[in-house]
Amino acid sequence: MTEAALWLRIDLADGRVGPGKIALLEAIAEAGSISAAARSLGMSYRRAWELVAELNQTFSSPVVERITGGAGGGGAKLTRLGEALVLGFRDIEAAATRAAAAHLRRLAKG
Amino acid sequence: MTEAALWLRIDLADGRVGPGKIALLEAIAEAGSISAAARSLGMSYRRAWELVAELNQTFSSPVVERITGGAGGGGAKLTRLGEALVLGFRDIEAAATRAAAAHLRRLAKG
DNA sequence: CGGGGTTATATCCAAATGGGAATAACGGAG
DNA sequence: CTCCGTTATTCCCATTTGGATATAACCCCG
Repeated sequence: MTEAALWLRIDLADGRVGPGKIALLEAIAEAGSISAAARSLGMSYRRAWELVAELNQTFSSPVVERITGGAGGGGAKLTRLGEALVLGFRDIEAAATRAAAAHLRRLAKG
Repeated sequence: MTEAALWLRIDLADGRVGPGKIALLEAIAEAGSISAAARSLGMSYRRAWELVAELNQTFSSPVVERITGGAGGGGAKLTRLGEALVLGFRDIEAAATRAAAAHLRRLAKG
């Protein structure tokens, strides 16, 4: 109880974005493919692919660009919107956590 | 997309508290029983009862006090800790939302 | 033109989720 | 002592969720 953390997700018009999808986006950015990102997160490719599909349909334009076939078989990377989403989410998370810190401590003591 | 809302839950040592459980607590406070609260939320009694059980085990002391049998068959009401939890959560929610508002708008535009 | 690793997609299935219903226990009120 | 509506608890079962697996399609490269 000493440590209480904030867990937040953002409610868009259609779709929600939370820590899970953001972590997946970050993993994709680092790994360069959906499948490698899924492996690194211990997640099935199927699940990761579904999450990416959801994400891409949540926004007016895709957040992940997929390339099928080619050099290394293909890959995936974040669009500029995708990168902005990750940064924006982390910003919001930080601001919210900072603002709630004092309240959280009070709650944890109660 | 024009409006993005924050959806947050608090991660305690064992258990999470989010909008659902808080709404249930508020409904219990107003209705005076778990079953009436469940009905008012369109939730099964079984589910409501489980959520209350989870909540009571999440904290060092109960947040809901149950009375079985008696006057109107029994009932339930929030303990002082329960009331503090509801108020605290709403405080945190408000503070986090306020702090994130500007960031949210920026994200929604992107 | 075949190899390789990825995206894309369908299928099967086990586990988790949660509703619905049934039942017991409870205890103040009449 | 009976009635009543609630808490408490247990089944059964439909739905959802998501892993595992299998394939196809893709396309650059050697």
